[in-house]
Amino acid sequence: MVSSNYGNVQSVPDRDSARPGAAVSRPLSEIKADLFKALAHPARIRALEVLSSGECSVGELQPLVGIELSHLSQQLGVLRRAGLVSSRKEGASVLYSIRDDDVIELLRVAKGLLIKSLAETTGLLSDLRASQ
Amino acid sequence: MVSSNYGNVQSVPDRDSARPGAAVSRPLSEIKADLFKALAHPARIRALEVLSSGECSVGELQPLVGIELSHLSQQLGVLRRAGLVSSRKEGASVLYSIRDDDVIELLRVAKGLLIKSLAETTGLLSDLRASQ
DNA sequence: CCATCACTTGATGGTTTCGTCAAATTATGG
DNA sequence: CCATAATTTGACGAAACCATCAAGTGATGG
Repeated sequence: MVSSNYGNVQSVPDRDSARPGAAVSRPLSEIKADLFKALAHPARIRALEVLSSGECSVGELQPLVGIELSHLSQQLGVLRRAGLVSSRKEGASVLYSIRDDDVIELLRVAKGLLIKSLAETTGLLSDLRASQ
Repeated sequence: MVSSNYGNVQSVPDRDSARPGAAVSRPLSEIKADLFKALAHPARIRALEVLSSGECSVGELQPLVGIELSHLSQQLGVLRRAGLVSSRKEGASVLYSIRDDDVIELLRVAKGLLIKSLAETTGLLSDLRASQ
């Protein structure tokens, strides 16, 4: 890529420009895209869904999310850098939690959209109601 | 990767498994992730934002989204395959439109989350208060 | 027909993300 | 201290994604 300067504003050379709240002058569309990018992985979605019912350590998360531990840690890092979760230490373990309930709301809206969409294209409303 | 079978359900060998409504037995977390993946690009976000104020041809979209035409066409393809937009032909041109208003709602919630997040991390609550 | 406009598709390097493994870090218990 | 448990970090090949260019398709007008 030579120079795809997304948006109108010229950007200051700034590090850490993936965190929301980092760069001030970055096109909003790019910041939004980064948010969605952070959500664009099944394991991260599952982690958030587990966390949406409360704080949880990495070790507790692991069997529920179903990926290897170090991989999980990395994915949690992605979520943390994106500002979606925060972590605190308690003894030897690290507890993760959702940072803002709007994240849960976002997942809820997404699910609604998906369910509507699935219902339209295939005819399996019943399946959806049955599964969750 | 040898066999990361995301989720619990074993999947039937099915083509077209990226479209919502395509595969029946695919873990919901993966389907959600695909939705977010489709949103995870600034140009696609901008395209959706333009389209949220009404149907639009590729040619009209191009200057507003600000990427090369063939690239735009490809990105619109991504949105279409994800079920977020639909397209119809009118004469020589192709008109795209948002498929479901929930998509707009999703963007709205995302924006709210981001604004809150930006306000927290950088200290510009004052800015926000100042601007109205 | 043929040229042209409006897109789409295909091919192709460059970059980013994924998933695995090994090694490093930071408490806790004996 | 030393062992062990709980996470994180680093390195690396494989896969996916991005952005550009060239070529292809399909309707419209002359």
